[in-house]
Amino acid sequence: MKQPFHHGSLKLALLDASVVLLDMHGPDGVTIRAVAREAGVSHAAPVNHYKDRETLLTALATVLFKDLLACVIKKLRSEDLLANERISVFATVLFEYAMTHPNRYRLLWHTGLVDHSDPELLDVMNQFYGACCAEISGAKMCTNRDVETYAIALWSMVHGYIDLRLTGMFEARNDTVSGHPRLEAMLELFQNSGRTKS
Amino acid sequence: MKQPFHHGSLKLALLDASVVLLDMHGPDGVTIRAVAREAGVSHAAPVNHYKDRETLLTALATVLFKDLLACVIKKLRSEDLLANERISVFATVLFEYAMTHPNRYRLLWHTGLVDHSDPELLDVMNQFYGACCAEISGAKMCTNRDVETYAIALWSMVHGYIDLRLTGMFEARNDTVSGHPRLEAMLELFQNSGRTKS
DNA sequence: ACATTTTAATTGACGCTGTCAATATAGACT
DNA sequence: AGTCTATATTGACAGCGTCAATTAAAATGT
Repeated sequence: MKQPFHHGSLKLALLDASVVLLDMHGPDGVTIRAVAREAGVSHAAPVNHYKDRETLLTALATVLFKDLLACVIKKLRSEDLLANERISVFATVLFEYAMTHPNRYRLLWHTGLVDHSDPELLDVMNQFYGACCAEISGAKMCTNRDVETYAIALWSMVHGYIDLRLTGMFEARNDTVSGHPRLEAMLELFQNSGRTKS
Repeated sequence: MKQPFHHGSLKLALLDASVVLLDMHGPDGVTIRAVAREAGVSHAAPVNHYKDRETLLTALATVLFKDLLACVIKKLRSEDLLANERISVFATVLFEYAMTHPNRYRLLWHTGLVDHSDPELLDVMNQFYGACCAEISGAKMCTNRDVETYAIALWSMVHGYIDLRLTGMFEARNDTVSGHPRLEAMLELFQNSGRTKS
């Protein structure tokens, strides 16, 4: 038994097709029927693997979130960094991912299309939050009982900036190939907030 | 001439109907046909006033954004506040608006449904940004050339936190009827970032 | 090996949507 | 009155999500 059925492993092929459509046409372009066409199967074939559109897009978001988290972890491991640099890397990887794949980032937070109460997705998001807390904690910029506040503030700031940028505010004139001056200035501001505890 | 036509002023009635549907069923529930039904007209009547769905929802978002801005301005005028308190009020009004009317807040930033390059909407958003900058500037927490960075950081943090909350992260256990401890802690953190310039 | 059961894919249908074209009607203007 | 414009209605079309009925392939049991 090499191929379980006609197509082989349609479940994975549907996710691949979804990413292609997502990048090309945005979240709204990832319809069940379009995904089926892209994968070369009939319009109702996907229902065997994902019971409705929300389920498909939630699975897709879960995969993308895992990729992004892996991306962050890999980058943090590959370089020898100071604690405050690690926070910058965390933010920068997120930001560059969003600018490189705007539609993928949009899907991750699309409440109308993705079910954010899905256990598997929730698990990845909590791992992400955990990683964020670990970096804040490692930077020793606040007391232990403030770690969550600082972590939420950092994530909120980065996510909020990305979201505002993706809607067209604060146009790209801020950015260059070698860096993101605005983001870096904001990160410096964030770091400063931890230096006044006396 | 009291009523220009059958219905009177359908253009406004459509916006009213849209808000009702938005609050009840979210952005996806605001379809042209549902709005027409809610307003008691035929399914193609709206096309005379809004040429397509995106145009209708962009007009709706513009109205809601104006309301929110008016809300902020009114609150800032009605009370006698210190500069740093004004920043908190700015953030808190935004936050409470989003928690009271989550679907309205979601629509404001829904890139798939709203055209954020629309001149009228862009104008309101720029006024909003201007108001944010004015408060940062008034608080004298940074040099003039850093005002934009601080304003963007503040708006990003508040917007990001709202957005994360609306997707279900950081559940409401943080909030009480009298306050929003987490938000307040984050605002204090933000204020601290301005106190290290020596 | 053959028959049976389970899994996976197809086809066709339904009601919903956005949008357009054709039509009808109310009001304003001359 | 008659004409013109703005506004609303009706009907059609394709695309969508979803379901039911059907067919086909693969796994299983004997």
